[in-house]
Amino acid sequence: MHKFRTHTCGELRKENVGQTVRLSGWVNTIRDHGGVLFIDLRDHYGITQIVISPDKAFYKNIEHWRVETVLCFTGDVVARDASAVNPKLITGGIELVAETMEVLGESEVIPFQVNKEEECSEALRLKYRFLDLRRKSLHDNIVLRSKVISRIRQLMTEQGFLEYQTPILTSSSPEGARDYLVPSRIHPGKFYALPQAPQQFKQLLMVSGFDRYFQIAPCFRDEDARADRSPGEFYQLDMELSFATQDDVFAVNEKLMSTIFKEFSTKKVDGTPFIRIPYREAMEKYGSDKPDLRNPLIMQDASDIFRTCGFKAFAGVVEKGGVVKTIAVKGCAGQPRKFFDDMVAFAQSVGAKGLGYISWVDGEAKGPIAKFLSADELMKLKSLGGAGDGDTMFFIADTLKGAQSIGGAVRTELGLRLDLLEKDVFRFCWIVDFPMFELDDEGKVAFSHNPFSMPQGGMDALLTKDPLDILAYQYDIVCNGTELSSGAVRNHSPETMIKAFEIAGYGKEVVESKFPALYRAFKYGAPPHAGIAPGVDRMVMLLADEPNIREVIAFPMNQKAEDLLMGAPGEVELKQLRELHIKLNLPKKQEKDAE
RNA sequence: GGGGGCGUAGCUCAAUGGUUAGAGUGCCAGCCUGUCACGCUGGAUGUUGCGGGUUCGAGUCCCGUCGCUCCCGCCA
Repeated sequence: MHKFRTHTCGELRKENVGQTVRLSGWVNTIRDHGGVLFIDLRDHYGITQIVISPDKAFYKNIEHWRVETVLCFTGDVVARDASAVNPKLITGGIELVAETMEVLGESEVIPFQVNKEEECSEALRLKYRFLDLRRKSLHDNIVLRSKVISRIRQLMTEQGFLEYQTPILTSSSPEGARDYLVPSRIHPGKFYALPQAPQQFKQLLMVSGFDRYFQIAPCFRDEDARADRSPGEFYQLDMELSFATQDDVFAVNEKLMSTIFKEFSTKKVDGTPFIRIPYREAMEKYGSDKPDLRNPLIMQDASDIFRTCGFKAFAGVVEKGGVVKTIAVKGCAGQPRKFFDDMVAFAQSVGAKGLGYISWVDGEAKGPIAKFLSADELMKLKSLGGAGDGDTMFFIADTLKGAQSIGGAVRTELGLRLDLLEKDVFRFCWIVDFPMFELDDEGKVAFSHNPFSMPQGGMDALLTKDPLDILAYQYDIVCNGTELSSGAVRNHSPETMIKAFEIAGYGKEVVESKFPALYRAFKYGAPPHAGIAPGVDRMVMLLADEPNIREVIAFPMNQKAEDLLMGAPGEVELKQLRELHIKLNLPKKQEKDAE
């Protein structure tokens, strides 16, 4: 007989009755009836009830019968009486009558309960992550993640992709997020950087002739956390295709996303191809480049109606080049006054000076700004928003950028508060035609996204068009308001690359010095190529229906990028620092603390 | 770096500025042969995050600070 087990705790059935078996696992629950002791023994696979008679010799081998102690039982499988069958357990038709027991790993009293999903502070959960990971929901999430990744590899391979590894210790990249740096022992004063993404390597693989690349790639960015952004590291399904157009990338990813989301969820999934929304349209209609299409509300432009109206606050904004955006909401007029006050307060909290609204009740326009508008203006608004009795239109007057961002936030908030979001569905869309350049804070032309993207129209567009009018073959895939991925058709021509950088204010020497590998490679025969990199953690988060990305990561860091289980980041020996030629120059406050 | 929320027993939470800070759960002891979140009886929990202040009196009000979290900035 195997030293630890002949079966798992999720395996035994009626057919096994009469067999002598051995099970090992954690004590999930204990029910002590004096004359008989029931233990639910749990492992990765399930739960099996163990029946223990106190007159057995092993009964005294353990001082405390505690949950989460690891035990090994040997005994006979017995059928339960019909009245004692537990339909909640897959093994509920049988039980194991223990003859012998071995204690494999005793547990102290645990800081929070494993066998129930009671909430507890995340700091405690992270410190005892190994206990948290035993709990069903988190355990299931990690299993789901494994299965999703496995299926992704299969689907990618089926579509002709090969998986390649790229370096973890590489050079710092000049664009993008802050890098994690690793000091070099051999080269005093020099540093490696952990890759923010294998971007340049995957492009180099295309230049190397590998045609279709993918990798479940760790990415490291030293940026602050969000609910959907784990600090430190995260995983991308990184992919790149040679001799491919934007449509080729879309086809691969639509197949992938629809398959994965259908297979690992019971929710409805959009059919392919997914709808495509130009960036400018997304900003106009949804006020966001990652719109949640489950939300039926859209923004419209009412600037022309307010331009000459009697409501000076709005007319003034339009006069100065601003806009008035409106969101029409069906059946909202019946909401109590507090609802509207709360919405105004919300709009102000996201930077609005105010939030106007008009409700139509019994054919009459009501609300704080209605009295400033003529019958004709009201009629035009009503027709614009398709509003009728019982409906409300909200108005935001601001600069174009301001109105879009505030309107986007108001749209989302209205959707949530009024429970307007379509249920049990994954709504996908592509956001396409991102601008190649935009004005930065100082009013200078800068790359708006990836400097390696191919401008639509190529060199010709760079030479002849206003930079701010040039679009890029740059795209995002968005699901339920979550940005899953960003990608682009790459600029693989050294001349076009130099021209693009020139427009952004960088000379040829910048391209040569900052991106030496790509620049050199592109001079020796580069294939046109395109790619994308969906976030694996976010995909699993959506599939697991979790609001927080840490619920799908086995060992996440907290918001301050600390690993409370391992104690990272931590101090190191002075000797290590000396070897790395590093002298600490700590902030004053910390020096005091150290003394 | 900034803003919001939270911080009371191991855990989840309660407690008009007013008696000895409670409940559930967990823990400890006892009882119980069919439970499956077993049940019953009893018991121990505490620097109310920390430091000041106001007050006759502070878990409660004020100031500061620390911790966690959500958001803004940031995330090619």
